[in-house]
Amino acid sequence: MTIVRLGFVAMSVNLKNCSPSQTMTYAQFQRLKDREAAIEKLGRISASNLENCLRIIKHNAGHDIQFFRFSSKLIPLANHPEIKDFNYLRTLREPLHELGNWVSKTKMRVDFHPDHFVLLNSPKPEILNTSLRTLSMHEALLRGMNVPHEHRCVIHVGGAYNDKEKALEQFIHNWGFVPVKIQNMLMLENDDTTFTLQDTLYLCEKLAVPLVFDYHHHLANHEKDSNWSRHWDRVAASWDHSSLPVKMHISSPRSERDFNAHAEFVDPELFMSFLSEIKGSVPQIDCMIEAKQKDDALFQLMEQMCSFPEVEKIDGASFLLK
DNA sequence: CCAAGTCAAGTCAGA
DNA sequence: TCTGACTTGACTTGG
Repeated sequence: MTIVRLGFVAMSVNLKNCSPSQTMTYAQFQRLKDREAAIEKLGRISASNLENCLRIIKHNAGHDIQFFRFSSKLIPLANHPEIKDFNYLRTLREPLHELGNWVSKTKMRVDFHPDHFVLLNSPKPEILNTSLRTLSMHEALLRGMNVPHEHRCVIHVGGAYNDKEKALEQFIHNWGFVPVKIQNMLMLENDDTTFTLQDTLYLCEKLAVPLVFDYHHHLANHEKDSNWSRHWDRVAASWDHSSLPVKMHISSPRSERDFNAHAEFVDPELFMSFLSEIKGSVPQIDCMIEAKQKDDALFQLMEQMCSFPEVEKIDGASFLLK
């Protein structure tokens, strides 16, 4: 028996005027003559993003959805090197607290997935530093919400830099410069062009980091004759020391031609074929749906899953695999 | 009012 | 060595 929970990413297509990712570019910021007013505006946009994020959390709770990925754009320009005087943690103390209270009250599993510019394996110190700044911002937001930081932030391995083996070793080298708190916050995901499941497992086992298996990425990028299920026990084992259930990503190719892009919805057959292979191997698995139609893709999959005989609905977006 | 263009970041393929 | 595609949603600008 395995419990399966579904989650979705960042925003709801059902809630109107509810973007958690409103923004201000640095170019816009600079155009404002009054710096103090510009920083106040950053605060107002951030507060509105957090308020909208809270609306989404409540919407989730109302639909028994217990898994959600925060937008990484909650705080515009949060780690811009020229705007160090924007003390967003202090400015947003209250709304962060409230958001965190609701997360804890609704027992929502929340995490982050910073964009692909966070590159811990970069050979350039300045890019590593920028990446660490971005990760610190994510850690600070979790702290502001009183959400335990452990295993709340998933990233990719990074660039290949013309030599994949060397790039993997560079990751291990750079890991030594990553503060322990940030190390503990991270999970690693196999990607769709460079680092396969096996590459990522190598790092996860070496560095004791949980692996987030992306099934779609695996289909797009794997070794010859690679059968993911042969490695599944290792994936599950990477979560042995986590207080959180195993996490994975699911999405479907947009088309054969545009294989790596995410489709509007998730193909239930593809998803179920995955689930039947891992059934019983772990007590619980949380599946993050990465589809263009966000929560609507989740709602559709929820409906479709009920038609499979081995699936029993617990409530909302939680199921039992028999 | 809608469509097209811009913004941010780093990598990588191709010129 | 440089340029543009890649990706994403929000936002601005042009018609």
